[in-house]
Amino acid sequence: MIRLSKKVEYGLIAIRHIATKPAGEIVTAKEIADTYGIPYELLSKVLQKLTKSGLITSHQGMRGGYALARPPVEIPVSLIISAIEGTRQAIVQCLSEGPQTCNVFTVCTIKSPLTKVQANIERAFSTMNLSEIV
Amino acid sequence: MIRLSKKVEYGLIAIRHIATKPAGEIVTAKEIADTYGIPYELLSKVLQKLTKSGLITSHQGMRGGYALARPPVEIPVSLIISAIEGTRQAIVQCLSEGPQTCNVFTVCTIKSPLTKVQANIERAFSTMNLSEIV
DNA sequence: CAATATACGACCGTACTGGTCCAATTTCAG
DNA sequence: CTGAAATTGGACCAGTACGGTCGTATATTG
Ligand code: SF4
Ligand code: SF4
Repeated sequence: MIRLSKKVEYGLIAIRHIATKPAGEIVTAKEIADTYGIPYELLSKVLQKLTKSGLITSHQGMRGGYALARPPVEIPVSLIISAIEGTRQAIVQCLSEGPQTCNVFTVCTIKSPLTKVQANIERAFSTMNLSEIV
Repeated sequence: MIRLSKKVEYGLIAIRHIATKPAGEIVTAKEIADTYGIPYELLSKVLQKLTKSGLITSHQGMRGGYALARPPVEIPVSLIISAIEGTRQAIVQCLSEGPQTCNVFTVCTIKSPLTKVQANIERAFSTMNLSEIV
């Protein structure tokens, strides 16, 4: 029902790993993949998404890799999730793809309570930052 | 990422619909399907699951249908969800299918914080009962 | 130049999802 | 008793999301 994707989990593990290093230290995707036994190619994609959304910085070429773009306290888990996840960021369709996409919307009687649940979950993820999970 | 299945939504809509009727009144699957424009056959499956888990009672034959098995206050949303959803009831694999099913488990550094999040969500769903969404 | 690293897009098999179809069975109304 | 109305249960199907892989381009550094 309500499951984080593996990509998000890998992203969390990876960015946490980077956060444990001294600030500014560059760590390579291969190192993370080897440390946790997660597929290198898949992890790369995830790290690229995190880079695109500005949570980490990337450095190409030899001696390259990734580093945090900001201090861990300024990186809420919610940002990590939304950076990796495409659509499907909400508990129900109408809240992420828009009301028009659900053809039951006008008569739906549960969207209002579910919206509150959604707000609850969002708050949980946005108040939890990276420094709390290292 | 974190999305309720349509079956769960239909189940919530349906059981809420039943709950709005006078206690003990029998309502047919067709009526619910027509009212909300959700596919009849799919809704039937959902209602059957709810019946199997004892949340509603079914009555076969002509003038048959479904009715609540207990007062709305005694039906937490969490039960509705777990009745309909098979596996995948947790935010991460290791919490629903067991630790062995994830081959990163032993080195995973995020399972502990995520377990707390899971507990949070579970509490949200189990403290919300049917009477609160009618 | 060569080695090492990210960047990016295409691709693939499996599983889940939402939905449909069909046959069986129970129950009641006439 | 018969037939309509309803649940029950299974098989089935198309679309898509998911986890993962591959190949190639590009940048950086020694
Ligand atoms: S409108 Fe109701 S059924 Fe449609 S997506 Fe929102 S909550 Fe789900
Ligand atoms: S062990 Fe870590 S990676 Fe594996 S399912 Fe649990 S949280 Fe996700």
